[in-house]
Amino acid sequence: MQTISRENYLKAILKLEGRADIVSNQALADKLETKPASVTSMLHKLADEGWVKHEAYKGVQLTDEGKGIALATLRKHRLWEVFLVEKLNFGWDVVHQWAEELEHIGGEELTNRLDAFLGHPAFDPHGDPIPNALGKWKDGRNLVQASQAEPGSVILIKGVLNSGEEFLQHLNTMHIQLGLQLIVVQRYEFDDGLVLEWPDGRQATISHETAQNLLVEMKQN
Amino acid sequence: MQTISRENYLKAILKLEGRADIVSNQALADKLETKPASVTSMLHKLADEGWVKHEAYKGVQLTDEGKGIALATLRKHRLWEVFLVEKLNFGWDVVHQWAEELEHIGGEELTNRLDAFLGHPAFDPHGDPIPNALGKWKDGRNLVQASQAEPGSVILIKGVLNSGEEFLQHLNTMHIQLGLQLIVVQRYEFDDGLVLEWPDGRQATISHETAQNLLVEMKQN
DNA sequence: AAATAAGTTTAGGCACGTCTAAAAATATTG
DNA sequence: CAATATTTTTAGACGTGCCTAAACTTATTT
Repeated sequence: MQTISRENYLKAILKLEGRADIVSNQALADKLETKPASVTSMLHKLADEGWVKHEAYKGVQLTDEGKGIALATLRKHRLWEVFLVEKLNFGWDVVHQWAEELEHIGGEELTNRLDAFLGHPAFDPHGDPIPNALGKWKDGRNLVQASQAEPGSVILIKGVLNSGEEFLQHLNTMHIQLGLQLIVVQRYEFDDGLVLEWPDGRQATISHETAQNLLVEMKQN
Repeated sequence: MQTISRENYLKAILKLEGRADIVSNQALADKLETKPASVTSMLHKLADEGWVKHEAYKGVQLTDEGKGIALATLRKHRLWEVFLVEKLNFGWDVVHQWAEELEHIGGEELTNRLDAFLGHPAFDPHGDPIPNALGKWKDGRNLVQASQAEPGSVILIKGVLNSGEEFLQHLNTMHIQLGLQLIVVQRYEFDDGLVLEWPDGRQATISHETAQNLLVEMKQN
């Protein structure tokens, strides 16, 4: 039975599989803002459905079928985010929660029509790639964290590692948005803060933590 | 607590209040495809929230607050139907179920943006009026059931009284759609079937039941 | 008005997804 | 390697919304 909660678990497992080898119960509980006991309980159900492989005390893994559901959900989430930003003119900082609800609606047919309506976008408003109808995407970009950029280099903002409202609003405050090209002027040794220069010549400093959450393309300089 | 189920109950009560003086438990159970016992249980909860007035064995009535929630839900439902038909090019016969899910998402802000994006439509794809942000609508149309049209009159299709998939698909088969203008050629006394003439001169007969579910504007002839 | 029919409510259960507290297993540390 | 800490699991409970069966109220017949 494909419920909202189960889709959310599968999506969370998918994302966590990307980072760590094994997906721990704790990590899932954190990501889903629930308790480890609830996670265990749900993992049993997901395993019964054949969507995950779960060995007690050993961690979880998506099956092919589970991964398919997770990718379909992720696809819907990101397409709806594009809709909310491109068509309803919402800011990239506020669309996540609504997409979190919209992603559970309808099936392939609705999703494919939405995709076509939006012009088959490859990336969502946060720079995350959108899986196609088969769950695949090709990300030809070679992105690194802005924190790795050396003084003198030119960086092109392409994505974020944190789509939380607070972080995105901080970027708004700093006048940082996708597509923006910046020059790395200096790095402070003390705290790894980065001094950046905007196209208009203005300069400002971003913290190491902010820089770590910014995905950029390096332009040779 | 405003849950999906509760919004559905309020919406159902709103619709039933339009037709009958008192809204019976049974009618609600039928409309919501549930059992009378479940209805009783839910009505207690809705009464606790202050959204309905409910006297045991006497029927239900929406409070102002309950009506507001019901109208907001109806508004969202109809706006999403417009979106699905106008923007995603779905047929009017398939959009109801998706709108049933979409109507529970987001709040006023999202709804108002959607409304603006769609150009503040006054009617949904089935000809039903869409409440504005204040829950009001003005329907200057004076619609009657097609079954009341006399031979010789000209009718303009403006709405349906049944938005079910089967009925709408039957209309598709008969090439009947909103905005179409037809001439009532004849009424069969035996079963009240109506012979209609299409703009291209073709004629066909619709049953009394079909005619009863068609809302039309009478063009003087 | 009494008997029957129809509609409504209560009582008791169930599935889902969550929780807390306690037990069990695995990791880490001295 | 034994003791402690951490993580995971089980056990038992709760709220939501649904169900069936039985009791109760109101409406309709005769």
